[in-house]
Amino acid sequence: MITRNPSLTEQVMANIKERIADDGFEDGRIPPETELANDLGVSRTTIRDALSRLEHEGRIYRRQGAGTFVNEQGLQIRSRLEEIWSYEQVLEDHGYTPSVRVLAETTVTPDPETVKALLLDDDDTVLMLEKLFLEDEEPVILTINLIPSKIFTDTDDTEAEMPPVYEFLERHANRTLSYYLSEIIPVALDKKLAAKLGVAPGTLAISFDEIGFDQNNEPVVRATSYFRDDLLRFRLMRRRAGA
Amino acid sequence: MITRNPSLTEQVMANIKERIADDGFEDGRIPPETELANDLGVSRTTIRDALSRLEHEGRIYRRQGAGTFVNEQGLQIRSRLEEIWSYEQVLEDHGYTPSVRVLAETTVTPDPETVKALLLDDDDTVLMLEKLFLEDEEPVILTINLIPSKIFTDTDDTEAEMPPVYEFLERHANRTLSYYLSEIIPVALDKKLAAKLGVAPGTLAISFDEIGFDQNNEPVVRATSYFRDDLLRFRLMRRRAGA
DNA sequence: AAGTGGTCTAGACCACTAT
DNA sequence: TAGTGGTCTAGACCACTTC
Repeated sequence: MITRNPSLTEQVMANIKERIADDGFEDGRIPPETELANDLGVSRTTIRDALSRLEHEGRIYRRQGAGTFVNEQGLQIRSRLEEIWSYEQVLEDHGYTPSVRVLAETTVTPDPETVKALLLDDDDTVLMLEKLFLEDEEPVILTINLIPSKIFTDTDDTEAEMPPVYEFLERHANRTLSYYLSEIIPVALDKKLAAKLGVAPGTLAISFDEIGFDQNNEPVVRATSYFRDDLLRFRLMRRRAGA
Repeated sequence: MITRNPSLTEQVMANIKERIADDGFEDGRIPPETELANDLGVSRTTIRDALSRLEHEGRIYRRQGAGTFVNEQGLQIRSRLEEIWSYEQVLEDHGYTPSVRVLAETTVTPDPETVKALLLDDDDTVLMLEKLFLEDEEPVILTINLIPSKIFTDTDDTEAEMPPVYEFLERHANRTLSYYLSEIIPVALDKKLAAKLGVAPGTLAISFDEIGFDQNNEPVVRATSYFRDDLLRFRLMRRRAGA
């Protein structure tokens, strides 16, 4: 039941992205907003919507009075940390062709911290989903997801392919993942984790501890993830707040 | 030469933020957009602008057809990683009253990586600015800034107080810092760094390696920063791209 | 002075939620 | 079915850059 004819704004974004990729703008200069509006047959407001979002994505920059330009610097970023939505996608952005291996899929009793984070009752259980993302048999990312058992709408959850968590939640719990609150933690991998990620114990890594919220702002998943620092570096764009 | 009468959108944002802080919305429900527009005497477009930005900041969330609500979860975040602009502010957000100590302020020959990052010529030098941010004599953040000597417009750069880098650049180089491209790296602090941060050698920390760009999208500063993981944790909000 | 992006308005219509 | 947020339009005026 996907209802999704792309909005005009999204079509404009796609159009401009293409022209950027094809190097279709002379000197990296993007035409004036009024010209784009005329050419594409939409209002200037719609054009500005699209440009604002492209600017926020780091693909262009604008200077009042001067013009709008392609941001060559921003194009360097492959995965913008704050816009990651699936690790498969992250690996693809890095030029990999990822595979996923499910290491565990069992129902367990949650630890106190998870109980608190997911607003569980004392006798609630959670589904633990441990997944390893690999590139050509080389482990890159390890994630452990904890999802309250009680939110599942079907009991038959055996799937041949394991989809990304947000898709899993839509299919089996009828929840739409809206955003994650994430904490970034530096760790030295212990024996077990190091073995799973195929590195020496004590290797440094970035770890995420995060909680995912659904469309009603209710916590639906707690995730812990570990990343091979030698294979995957996160980048982000820091801006002035409110800009 | 600050020209800054707050826009209507910003005034609306401030107004709603206040009412959120004062718990002035019953059941966390924010009035309909048309009502806000009437009450505040601005167009609905302006209201929507303000609400969009508040939503992006994680302070509210919206559900089509249902309404707009205060996001209690988002209020928990003290410093949103992607919106950090000065470390003084970060520490203040954490309830600290920070002080800054300048450890070094000298002109040096840059390493090859910095030359490349800042698009320097072979004989260019950079100003190295090493600063320590403390809370009550306890070191929390160490930053090393490298700024091309050639961009300074004045030679007299002795100041009693050391301002944040973006202010320093505005004053002495007439450049407006627009954004940083940052890379997040896990590190074990070596002897020297550990000593400066007042922890044991080998202590784990998050490190940023970043390049700051000005209003013309030219690189103007390279910064390396280290954070006491036991005193300061970075959080961020991850969303679906384009949302 | 001309041209660009930045802000704001007033209004139309659509998609979705609640009841 | 009424009410909410989501998208889009056409146009006005302002702030800034460029020449």
